[in-house]
Amino acid sequence: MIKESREQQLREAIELFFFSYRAFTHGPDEILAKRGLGRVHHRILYFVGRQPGLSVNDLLRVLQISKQALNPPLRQLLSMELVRNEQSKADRRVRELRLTPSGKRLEARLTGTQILQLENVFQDQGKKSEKAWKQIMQQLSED
Amino acid sequence: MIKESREQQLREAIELFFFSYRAFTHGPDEILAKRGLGRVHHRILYFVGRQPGLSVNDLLRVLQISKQALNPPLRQLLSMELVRNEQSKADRRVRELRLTPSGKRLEARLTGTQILQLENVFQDQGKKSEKAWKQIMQQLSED
DNA sequence: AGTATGGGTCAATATGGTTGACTATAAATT
DNA sequence: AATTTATAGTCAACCATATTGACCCATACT
Repeated sequence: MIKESREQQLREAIELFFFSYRAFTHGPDEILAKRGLGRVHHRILYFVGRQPGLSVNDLLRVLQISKQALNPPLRQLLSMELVRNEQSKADRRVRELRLTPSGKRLEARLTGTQILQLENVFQDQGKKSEKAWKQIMQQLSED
Repeated sequence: MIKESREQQLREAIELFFFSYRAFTHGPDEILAKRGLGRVHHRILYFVGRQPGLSVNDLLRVLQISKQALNPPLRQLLSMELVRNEQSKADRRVRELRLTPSGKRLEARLTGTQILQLENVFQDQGKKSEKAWKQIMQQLSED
């Protein structure tokens, strides 16, 4: 059992998680909305940028959505020439995804708002707090 | 400008935020899915439980969705008798929302998974880390 | 040759959100 | 007392995002 007073502290944390995540996604969401894109587009751009040459299957595993759900936004990014799609030499079934120069620019803009937010907070709260935050988030991710 | 190496550290943080939030909402989502409910239902139950007597307008402000989007899930919770809806004595236009006993039980189950996750992490990482995490999340929320 | 894998697409369906328009009721203002 | 504003609720049209199931094609593996 968890004590009443302790529960209140944990409920505070739940709310902070909710509100901070919303604030964290707000910047990119606004930029995306102007171009008729959504959060999935950002995620694609983000992970393709992070790991150039990523396969479609890899991307599906990271995003944990069905390939039918991935297909439309991915096709859109391909036709907008923000993402490139090349046959892998090693295994010609596999498509290696990469950002184009303009894809890189958009990704940088989108992720830039989040990088700024984090840089500000970590600067204010200090290196030790940053470490503590990351360790907590790391452990939560593993659940 | 942000240095290349610093940017990598911040991108790590972005990913941790993404993955941990997904892990954090996974528990309640599973329980909800079994009853044909969604994340909004949890949010309603959560905030009504947190602030009994909350008005519909208050709820809209917290959730930041349109009243048309709130209406269906709220009606569902009312008809399932998980939430009660009483005219306020002070201002009879206002409906005061409260959880019923079974609403409280469901809310406790849903939020319980998150409380456990947080309690485990905070226990492992210590009180100082918990404070640091909360301060960072607080500052992020204010953006 | 036969099976498994990676990728793509279609259809049907569900959910969750939007905006706009409108109603009913109650409170506040003039 | 009449008008305006505020709270709540509902209908309709629309759109985005997701699901599952059924297929297909090309390539690789056994």
